[in-house]
Amino acid sequence: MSATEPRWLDEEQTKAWIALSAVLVELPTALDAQLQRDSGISHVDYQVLSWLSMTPGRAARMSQIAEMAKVSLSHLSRIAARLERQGWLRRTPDPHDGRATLAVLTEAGWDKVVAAAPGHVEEVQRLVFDNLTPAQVRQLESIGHRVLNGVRPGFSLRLPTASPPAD
Amino acid sequence: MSATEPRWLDEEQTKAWIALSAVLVELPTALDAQLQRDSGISHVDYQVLSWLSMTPGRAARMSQIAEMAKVSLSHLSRIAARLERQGWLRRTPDPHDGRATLAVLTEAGWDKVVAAAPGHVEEVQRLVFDNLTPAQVRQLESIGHRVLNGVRPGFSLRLPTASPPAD
DNA sequence: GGCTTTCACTTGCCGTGTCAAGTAGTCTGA
DNA sequence: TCAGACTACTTGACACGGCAAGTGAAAGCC
Repeated sequence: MSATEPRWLDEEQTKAWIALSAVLVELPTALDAQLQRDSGISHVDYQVLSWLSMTPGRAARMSQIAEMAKVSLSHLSRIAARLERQGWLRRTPDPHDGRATLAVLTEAGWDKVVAAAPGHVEEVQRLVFDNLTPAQVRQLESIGHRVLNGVRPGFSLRLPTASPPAD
Repeated sequence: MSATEPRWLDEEQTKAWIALSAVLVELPTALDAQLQRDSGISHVDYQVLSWLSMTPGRAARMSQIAEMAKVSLSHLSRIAARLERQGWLRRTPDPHDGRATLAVLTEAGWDKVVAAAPGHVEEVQRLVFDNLTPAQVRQLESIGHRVLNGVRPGFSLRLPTASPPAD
């Protein structure tokens, strides 16, 4: 917003930025592609199913799911409609609050996550961690947190998308 | 693909993965939001204009632009139609090859990039580099390259989106 | 020179996501 | 106790991007 000369990136920053930009494009694409190919499911859909599978009772309110998956409530409503159509999820009004609706993972939904999870984690390992040293993994975490702090000063991290379905 | 126990993430990996996942979601969103807010333009659109502004003659073939911006040709066709509607770009058949069409940045398009660039770089600095030490910038570059190598073994990096428009 | 193939886009159709408006249930204060 | 505000979604209209089919120009082939 200042009227002075913009702070252009220096050479080191430029190289890092090019690499980061490419990762920002390629990694989500690749992850999406694996899930689509091996399980016929999008990454967002997987995330919702996966998170629900790790939740006590395998159920949660729509707004709670939307927050953890970082999607708008209206978006989640469409996602839930899709998952419901596939038989992986059921929506019922919350008995404790008539305004809220609970999304419940069905047995078929549970099976879907259990089937999809190993392939997904394997892909994460292959694309990311197999190429990094243990030191770099720690560096990545630190860098990630610092960037997040820049993006969202009061940030809260959501659950991983590549954890084993807990029972 | 193996029938054995999947390689679940260990604790360090999990922490790094959570941070990385969050960056993958939040950073593009934030960058898009800044451009939309301050210049009323999407990130892809900006990327195309920006890259064109750094190109000799401020013109290029559609397929060339599509490759650098990592978008499909059909997608670029829509983007170009949008930019043309705004008067920032003009499409003309390539005199050397009747099949190809050249996208040329107009004067208004050039002005648009020049106006948008400083704010965009400033946002990149603020969100990313202001939070990193010089050592972390170098680590980020190295990590980025290694991950890219996992995602796309024969990877080629495109130009930065946050460089000064060259004349 | 004609015929087929390939290339460089463009376009129609469709699924996904966004924004704004709508609906229904719950709370709050006078 | 009931009008108004608020909460928790849902839905309609629309923009965007993907895929496959279409179009027109160049290249190869004989």
